[in-house]
Formats: sequence, C-alpha cells, structure tokens
Amino acid sequence: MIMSIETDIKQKKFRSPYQRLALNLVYTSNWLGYKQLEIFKDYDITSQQYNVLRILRGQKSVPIKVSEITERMLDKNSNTSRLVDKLLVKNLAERKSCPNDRRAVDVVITKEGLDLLEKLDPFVEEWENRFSIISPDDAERFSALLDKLRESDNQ
Amino acid sequence: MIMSIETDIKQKKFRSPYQRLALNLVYTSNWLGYKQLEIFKDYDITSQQYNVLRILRGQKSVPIKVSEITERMLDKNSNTSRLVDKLLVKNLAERKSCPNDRRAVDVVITKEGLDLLEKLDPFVEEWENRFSIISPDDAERFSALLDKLRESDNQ
DNA sequence: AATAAATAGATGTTTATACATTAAATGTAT
DNA sequence: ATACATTTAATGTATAAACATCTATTTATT
Repeated sequence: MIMSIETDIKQKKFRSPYQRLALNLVYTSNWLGYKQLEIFKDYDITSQQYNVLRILRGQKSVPIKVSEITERMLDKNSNTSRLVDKLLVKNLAERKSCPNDRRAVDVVITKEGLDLLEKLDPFVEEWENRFSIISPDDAERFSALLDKLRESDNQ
Repeated sequence: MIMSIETDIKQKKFRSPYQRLALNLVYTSNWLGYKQLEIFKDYDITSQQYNVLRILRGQKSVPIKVSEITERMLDKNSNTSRLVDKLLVKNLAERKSCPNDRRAVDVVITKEGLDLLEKLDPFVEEWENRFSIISPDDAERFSALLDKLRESDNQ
C-alpha cells in the first residue's frame, strides 16, 4: 500500500511542490521523532538526553563544557544545563569543575552512560537505516539541499 | 559563507551519508520549526494552533469533528481537544454540537480566525518559499523520498 | 585598580507535551 | 433488550519546553 503525504494528512491538493515538500518535511520529521521516542522511552531517556549522551561519547572521555554541548546539539534551544542534570541523577554523566574557568562546568559520560548507549546502538542504527532505501548519492544530494535551505539565513 | 550540517553541529565525520542525512533532517526540521515559531509568537499562537486553523480554513465553513482534525494534523500526537480550547478562548474558532453523533463536537473557524490567517499568510508563504531554492522537480523527488521513508512502517 | 560589560551556567515560571484515565454516546453481539 | 466493546472528546498529571532572570566569574574599558 502506497502512503503519500496526501493520504497521511488527508490533503488532496497543495499550492505548489514546495508547499507539499514543506509539509512533508515537517510531518516526516515529527514521525521520525516519535519513532525515536519509542526506542528511548523503554530506557527512560528523551531524545534530547540521548543527543547529549552521544555528544559526550564522541568526546571519548575528554571533558566538554556545557556551552560546547549546546553548540553541538541538534536542537539549539534546548536547556543543556537541565539535560545534564537529568543525566547526572541517573548516573549517566558526571560534572567536573573546570580549573581554568570557574564559571564553566565540564561534563563526562560515565560507564553506565556508555553501557546505555551501547544497548541503544542497534535500535538507533535500525532507525537510521530507514534512510538506506535511498541511494547514497541521493542521500548526499538531499543533505546538501537541506544545508542550502538553511543558508537563506546568513545572506 | 557556506554553512553545512558539519559546522552547524560541529561534527566532522558521519558514519554514512545516511547518518548525515538523518541528523541533517532532524536539525533542519528543528530549525524550520523555530523559524515558524518566530512568525507566530507575535500573534500569540503556536505552530500547532496554526495547523488547526489552517485545517479549519480548508473546510470553508463546513464544520469538522475534532477527531477529523487530528487525522489531518502534521503532528498526529497532538491533543486537538486542548488546541481547540485555546482557539476558542481567543475567539478564533467555535464549537458546535454535532446533531447526528452527540459524542462528537463540530468545529468551525470564526471571522477573527480567518482574519488572523490572512495576516499570517504572507509570512508563512515567505517561510515556504525558502524551499524554492530547489527546482520543482527536485522538490517532487524529495517529497517522494520522504513518503518512501515512512513506508517502512506498513510492510 | 575600579567599573562596566560579557559569558557560563543555574533557576523560576508559565505554557505545552506525553501519556493515562474518565465519561458519555454509540455500535455490536448474544 | 441487555451486556460488552468501541468511539469521541475531555480532563488529570507528571514531565519537558520556552523564555526570562539571576548569580558568579571572567574579560574589557577607562
């Protein structure tokens, strides 16, 4: 059964291919988000918390400041301070005072954090592999288009 | 200045073009969402409330049930009942009792609701026109890819 | 050095979201 | 017709998001 955005939001006509794409992008992104949530909720974390954990793991135990985490987040408006709080309570991350700048706070992932990510890896990979219905070239092209879309901001 | 997802989330390498695309899609969608929010907050509505209003306008004064609104929403998990509540308080929509099914509630957009949408139209169009940096054909292809992405659910 | 400005992060507060439950009306089965 | 299940919408509740404000520290200015 072929399900297009038309049937999904029960809209027969779109003003232009651009409107169709815009709505499809928002709709699909919401859909992807809920798919991700389904994965995470069994492990009692949110997508945002997961994003922080991934950034921390990428550091390979090199401490990273809260502000730097924010810079790497997919959602730039998220309150990283509170997200780290949540991870702290669950023993998934640790705060360390920053010697050279006492305003800053260094964050590191814990063993438990790494273990959780490892458990989640196969599911997230599966989530990501949805995209492999596209050819690698199309994926690159697609990605470049998204980059271009955001460019309209810095002219 | 060229800004790619790499610089935006300060990640140099991606596991595959698919991971790059997946993160880019989430990131860009968040970004688009905030751009939309900027438009709406001056008029004291949310993106979700706007979505409901658009659906109501599409009905051209033909009443529509709350459950049907939900089916047409871009975010399927939204609590339409509460969204309609908000619109009601602001006099942007009206509730009407449904004669043939007394469980259901019919909703219609008001004059004020239509006026608000008209004021927002140029801004939303501008938001949508970001996508016209792509060719119409690419937009169609892109949209078809998104449809295909969600297909993996119903096999 | 003293004052002002900027930065980092935490916190307060209001609103929205996620998820479950409830209540009423309708549909279905025996 | 009665009992049970389903649908429709509203509500309860805990958590998270959006946005502003505050405090401590560092940097810049005069």
